[in-house]
Amino acid sequence: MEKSAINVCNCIDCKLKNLFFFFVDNEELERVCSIKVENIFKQGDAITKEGDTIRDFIYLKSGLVKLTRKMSNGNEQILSFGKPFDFVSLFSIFSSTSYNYSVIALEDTEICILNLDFVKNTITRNGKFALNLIQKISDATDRIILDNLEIKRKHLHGRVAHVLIYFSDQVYKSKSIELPVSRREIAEFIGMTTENVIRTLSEFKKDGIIRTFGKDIEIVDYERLKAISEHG
Amino acid sequence: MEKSAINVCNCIDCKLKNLFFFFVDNEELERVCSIKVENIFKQGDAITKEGDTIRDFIYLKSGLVKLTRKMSNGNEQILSFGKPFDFVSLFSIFSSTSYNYSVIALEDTEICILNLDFVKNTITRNGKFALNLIQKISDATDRIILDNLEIKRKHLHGRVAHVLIYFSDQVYKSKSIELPVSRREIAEFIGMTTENVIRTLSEFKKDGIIRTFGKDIEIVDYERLKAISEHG
DNA sequence: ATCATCAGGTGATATATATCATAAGGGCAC
DNA sequence: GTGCCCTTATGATATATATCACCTGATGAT
Repeated sequence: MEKSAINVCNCIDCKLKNLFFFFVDNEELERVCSIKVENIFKQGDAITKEGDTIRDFIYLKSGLVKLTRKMSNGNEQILSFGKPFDFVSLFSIFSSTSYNYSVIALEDTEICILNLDFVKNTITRNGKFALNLIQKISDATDRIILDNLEIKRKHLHGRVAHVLIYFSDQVYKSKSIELPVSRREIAEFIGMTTENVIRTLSEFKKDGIIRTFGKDIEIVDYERLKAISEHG
Repeated sequence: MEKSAINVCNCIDCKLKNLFFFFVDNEELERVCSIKVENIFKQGDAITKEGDTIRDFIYLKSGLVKLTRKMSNGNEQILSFGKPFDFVSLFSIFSSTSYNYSVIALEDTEICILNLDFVKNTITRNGKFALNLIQKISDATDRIILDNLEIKRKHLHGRVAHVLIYFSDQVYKSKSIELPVSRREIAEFIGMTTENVIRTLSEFKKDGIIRTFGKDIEIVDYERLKAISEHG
């Protein structure tokens, strides 16, 4: 359970302090602490919605989210997944007035919210904070762009393998994972149809590369899956 | 011809001054001016190479570039095209030590180079400059990400139409354009084969949507091309 | 309990795209 | 000039992927 006592700044112990507020002195941190709002979203909840006015700077403390965008035909596209220490309030917030995408919790997700104007103000007052923030934004967007390029160059099988390896390596750091997404969501991310994602997983299973029990997936032959992801 | 007299700061008249150095006072601008290096690259020249150590902050004054990345099989992928007022030194420079991509001039291209450490230093000293820079980076990366998503959801014909409309609307602002890229480069950008790009252009021509003479392309039926880009 | 809805799953078939072959023309080295 | 490489171009065919149809089982509403 989180400590929620009034007048005690829990930011000091926050793991994310070092990420974003490394260059902020104690006085400033107190201000951050009094202004910040923490919030918990249940699986499936929308943290931000496409089209909403951007007022906040948001980052993940725990959980997992997807960034989605609605296409003109009503279908959804998933831009990327986000885990703690990734940014959530990414690109748009400093250049747009409304969100270009929605952020949806895939697991119960704990976030910390700061007023965007306050963050902008902090940037103008604290150059070290600004530089650090630029580096974090830069890193996060860079990974999204490169990841999408990787996916673009791969075929169906490679794309599905890529996603499995992402969740195994980057998110859960385990060969046995409980997929936080449906087959359909994988399809929305890699730009293929749900049926083909299902079929591919079935083939991986038949070939002894993975074991599946619904959303529970165990990667049996990691090297082979990796090879398929690289190109196969 | 550019004025190149010594001891005269030509940054004051630079159109890009308002973009990046709006919040920089005259004294600071003199420093920028004495440090900056201007350079012209001929069509086909590499401005930065994938793998090179990042030392500079670069932006376009005129011309056009492509951002490319080499795949493991030796083929190239094009991330995006860049024109003046777009950033060139994008994401990686603040978070990586070496470039994840190459920047190649597609036309004769004039750039302005600032030492990256100097820019970082300016960020820490000048918060307004920092905030403005964040907004510009944010805007540029946002457009790359959203553009790649757009392409991902489209089929071959829509993708080719998308590229034609991009060059017509965004770059040359004319229905008659001289394509700055080969059919192969279009293919590398949209993730399809060269043959299919050629075939698609031939079909557009046969259907009276465009007229082509090699790289010279005239968009005859803009509305139809737009519709194909949206989805057809 | 019944019905609707949705995720997972599989097969048959249609369609989109890649691959391979071939060719004409331009540019460039020698 | 000749030969070579590259771009544009087109056709035939192979392959990858989408679409459609259908099924199961779980869940949730009434």
